[in-house]
Amino acid sequence: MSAPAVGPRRDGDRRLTARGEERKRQLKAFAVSRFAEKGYHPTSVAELVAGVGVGKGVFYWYFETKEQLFLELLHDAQRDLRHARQTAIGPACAPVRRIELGIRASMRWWADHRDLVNLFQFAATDERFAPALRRGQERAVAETAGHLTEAMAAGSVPGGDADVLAQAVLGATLHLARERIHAQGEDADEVADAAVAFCLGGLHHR
Amino acid sequence: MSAPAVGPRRDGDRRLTARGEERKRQLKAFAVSRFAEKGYHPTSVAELVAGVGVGKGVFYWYFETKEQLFLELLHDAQRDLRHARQTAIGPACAPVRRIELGIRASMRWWADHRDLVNLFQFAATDERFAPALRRGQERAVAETAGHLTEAMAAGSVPGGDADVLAQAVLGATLHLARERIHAQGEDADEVADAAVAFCLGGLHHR
Amino acid sequence: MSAPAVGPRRDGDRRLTARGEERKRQLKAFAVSRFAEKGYHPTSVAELVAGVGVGKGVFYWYFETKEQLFLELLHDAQRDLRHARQTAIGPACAPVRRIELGIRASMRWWADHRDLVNLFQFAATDERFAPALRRGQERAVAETAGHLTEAMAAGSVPGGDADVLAQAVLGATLHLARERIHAQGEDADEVADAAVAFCLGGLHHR
Amino acid sequence: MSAPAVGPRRDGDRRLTARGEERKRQLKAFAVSRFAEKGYHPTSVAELVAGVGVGKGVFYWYFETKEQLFLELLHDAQRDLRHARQTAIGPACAPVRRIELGIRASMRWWADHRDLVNLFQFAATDERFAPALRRGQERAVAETAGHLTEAMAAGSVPGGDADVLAQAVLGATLHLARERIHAQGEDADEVADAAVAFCLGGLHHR
DNA sequence: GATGAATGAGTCTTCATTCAT
DNA sequence: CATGAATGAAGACTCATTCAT
Repeated sequence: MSAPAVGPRRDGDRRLTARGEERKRQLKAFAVSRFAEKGYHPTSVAELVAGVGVGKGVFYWYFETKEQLFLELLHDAQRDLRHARQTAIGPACAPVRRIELGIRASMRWWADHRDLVNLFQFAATDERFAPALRRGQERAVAETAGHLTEAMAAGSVPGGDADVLAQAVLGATLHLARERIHAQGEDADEVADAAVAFCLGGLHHR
Repeated sequence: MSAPAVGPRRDGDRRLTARGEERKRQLKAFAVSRFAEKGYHPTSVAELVAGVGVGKGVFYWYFETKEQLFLELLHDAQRDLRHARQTAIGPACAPVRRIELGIRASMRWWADHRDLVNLFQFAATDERFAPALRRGQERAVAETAGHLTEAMAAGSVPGGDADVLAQAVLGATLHLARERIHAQGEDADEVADAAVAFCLGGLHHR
Repeated sequence: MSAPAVGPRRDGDRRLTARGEERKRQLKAFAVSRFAEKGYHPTSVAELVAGVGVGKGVFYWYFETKEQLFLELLHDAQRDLRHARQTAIGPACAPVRRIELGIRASMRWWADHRDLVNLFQFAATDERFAPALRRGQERAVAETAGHLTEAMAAGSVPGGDADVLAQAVLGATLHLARERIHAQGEDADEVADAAVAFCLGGLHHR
Repeated sequence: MSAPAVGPRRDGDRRLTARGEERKRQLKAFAVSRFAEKGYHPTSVAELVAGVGVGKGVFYWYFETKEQLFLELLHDAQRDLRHARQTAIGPACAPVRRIELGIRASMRWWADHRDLVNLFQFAATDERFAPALRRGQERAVAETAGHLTEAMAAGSVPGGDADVLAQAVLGATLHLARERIHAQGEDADEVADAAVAFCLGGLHHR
């Protein structure tokens, strides 16, 4: 009754040869840049394969659909951002310091991955991608909220709804990254300083 | 010198009959809900006219293209938001108070116009609409920055880059509206309280 | 959640103008001949619209999909055949005579609608169309079986499973139509005579 | 004069190793079931090799094209059916008895090879396969017609067009196999009894 | 022998837009 | 003003077939 899947993407991730792995990476990288520049819908699969210089079939060898490719891009990006943040925060230290490090790491990542930030923004507007995006964001918020809760318990910041505050921090920081770094071309570290000052101020004095 | 105009599109706003105005309003309202729900690209003109129960010709009588319709929606929304904010702030008073009133008014408007917020978000990701969106946002930021500058001059908040701070405020507030009001269904006024507390904290103590 | 249908095929059958009705008829007629000649799958929608000299969109104005077109063709043909048979049998008379008239009418229809017979044959081999075909065939068999049951009750033919016998009659007759009339080009009436003789013999003497 | 052959396709039947034979048998068996279930066109080569768990190259090692595979399937089936019929009829005996044995043997084979019957039916609708199918069917009809001619000469059945009658027998029997055995799941022997009774009745009394 | 990767023409379908009536 | 019909370029996706490794 159900057509047996065919092609390399049978189970979770078909084993690909080195050449295959490379092709897939090429396609993804090009797709990210195109999606960011022209948008998801206006970018056709034909354009993607042409940009990489391969036949149309190649795309469907590596990805089930254009939609799946986008989801994969989304997941990869979220994993990478999470990793960057966690690496930056490193071993335990004061919770407020961890929040600061998180803000700075995120800002740096966003500065370095302007295209992916654009992808996130689009994903938020499409009912097919919004859930995946939200899940990733919830994780990020939960992490920050965790640090905040610790800080509140330790008395270093006044009590409050940790989740709401974490989201305020995320919103302020991401918006600054987009508007000041991407759009205005300002220096990432300076913007990060301002973001940290603003957010920590907001957290400490309410 | 001028031959009698033909067709309604062409100049800014052809004079429309009352019935015409109503039709146009219907189309716009329906388009907003569809664009918000399914996205701009996945929503077809055919769907819009079917939803309003008119023929395709009607659409092209009132709008030059689907793109123009979206731009018109965008402008209307920005004008309306601006108006809501200005009305709420009203006559002169302390600059920090004006900022607070602006935050509350924006939050209320965003809470009441979930669909339009979605439109804004999409507009940011499409190269054809991003410029228009940006212009509107710059105006909003400039207003807040103006109040901030006044506040700094008056010494009620420490000095700093008013533009960056205004954008941090906008980012935090808008993000909270989306995540706490739209997504979580929280009470707009409570979220507004939290946003105001966070932002004023961020502005005062750095 | 469900995209609102668009275009003319909303409910059962959109009201079409005379011109529209004519276009649809053209497309169907051409499709029947192509499907019969080349088969359903090897015939592309592009070929159909080119054959009628219209743009590709026209096809989808009148039919939801290629599959729906085929089903419509199937239903039309079955209705037409049923009508031809019922007209030929006319008012009540001896049940065996009615069976004979049914055989002759079917044979005549099949002789005149070679393409449609081909469609039926293909429909039987595709899981999407077989059910529809079967339903129509069951009706035809049930009619003949009804006459047969009457004949058995009246003692004009020996008893037996009326359904099986009706199907034997259908099978023999249809096969003869295909092989002798369509393939060999024999005269329809002569083949009908042979079919009637064979079938009535088979029904009377067991 | 002849250079050493390269590749296995080319002449009728390259000699295959035991493993090769087995592989080919597997592919054919799987193809039969798929073609029968989903149809020839909707079944892709990719699906076939995936189902057998081999790479695509294997398919083209054993078969020139998908079309050739189908033809091979068709020929095999026709040969097998012919063989079954001839074996069942066995040594000379009364011609009418031979016809009966032929009907029973065919019915049994059809009952046991539902998938292949489906293949036959599809083959009839495709211009590329119909000729091959027809040739096989003509042989079967000719055999039955031969017995019939003998019977007519011996006076055991009234004279008539032996070919037409043989085809009526084939049509009735095959149709019963499909409708009563395959579709309704009736017992093959019972259906065979009914078919024999009907057909012999039809042959004897006209 | 066998495989995974590649090809690219071809398939069905959609959709913004136009226009005769 | 309004409609239904038409257009045709463009889109996502498929698939028989080939071939380097």
